[in-house]
Amino acid sequence: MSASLARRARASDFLRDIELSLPLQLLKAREAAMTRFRPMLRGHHLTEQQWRVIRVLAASATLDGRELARRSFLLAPSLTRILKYFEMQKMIKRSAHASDQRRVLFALTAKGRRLFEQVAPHAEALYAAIASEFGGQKLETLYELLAEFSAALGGGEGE
Amino acid sequence: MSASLARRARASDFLRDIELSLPLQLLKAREAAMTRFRPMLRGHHLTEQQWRVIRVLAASATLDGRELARRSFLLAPSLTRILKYFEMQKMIKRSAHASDQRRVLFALTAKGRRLFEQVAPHAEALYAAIASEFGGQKLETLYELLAEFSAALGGGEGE
DNA sequence: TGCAAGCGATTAACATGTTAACTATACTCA
DNA sequence: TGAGTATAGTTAACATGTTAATCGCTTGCA
Repeated sequence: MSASLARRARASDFLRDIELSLPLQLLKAREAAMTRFRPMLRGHHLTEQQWRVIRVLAASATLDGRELARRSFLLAPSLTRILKYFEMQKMIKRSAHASDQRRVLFALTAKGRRLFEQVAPHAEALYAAIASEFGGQKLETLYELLAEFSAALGGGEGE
Repeated sequence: MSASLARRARASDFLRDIELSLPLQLLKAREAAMTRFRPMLRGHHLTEQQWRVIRVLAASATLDGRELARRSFLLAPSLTRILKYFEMQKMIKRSAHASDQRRVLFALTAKGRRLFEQVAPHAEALYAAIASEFGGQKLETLYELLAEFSAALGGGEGE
């Protein structure tokens, strides 16, 4: 009997963990936000990851693959596929690195920059709406906690 | 000249957005945590999502697909694939719903329960380590903010 | 009763996540 | 200088994410 009770108590603890598990809460919060962005991006035939690549390149002119992966927070294989697709769409062009033949440099084409300028205002508006609904102050606190958390666990190695 | 300056200023604003964008920060924090769990789970030949299914079933005995999807936060197609795999592995068994022929009920087999009991202590230890490193108080605050955020944006519909 | 609408589960198709292996280039130090 | 090591990028293989379509069952309602 007491063994059975102990097992039930343990199962209850695990249930609590499920509801509270941090990775799951982070996933839910992220999903709550992305639900707003995906329809807009889809209207421009973009996935969330593709949009991250466009944004990063729009802000930095020319980047090699390594920096592009770090700033867009994409793994190398995903980035390779996305860049291949965008090259086919003539949104991005690649060029050789002057001193290191291993590296490849990427930049937006004029067409790619136009895409960015079309989509950016919509993205900004959605961000503003979220900040307004959740509260700017709380959003700041959330940002800080998330940054601390990532730093404490050694999540974002670079920079 | 002034047009060029304006363009540079705008690019700088967008750069700030990239660094601060909430979905990206949530992704980074989640990745920081999952980096600790993945190697352990991989040692048991489990993915993160598969482990979520096992945990949910271990806590609830029998569930239909809809509830299982809601509690494990998986989309129906992913859940279908995972359940198919676990059935093949004899970790999960399915049965018919009494009054609704559309629904399918799922439960852990004895083998599946043994798997849960093998993995759970390791998962608990990793959670405890994270709480210890980041600080229990801050972790509580982070939980609350994330829950508020998901609620404010209407992320978690059910319950 | 019977049919239209809704729901649970699955399947399809394509994009990304994840790990491992591989190629080519660059570096290092004996 | 040259073998060993490290790095940038790609490819491969499998699992999941995402949307849309489908199929069978259920429910509401005329």
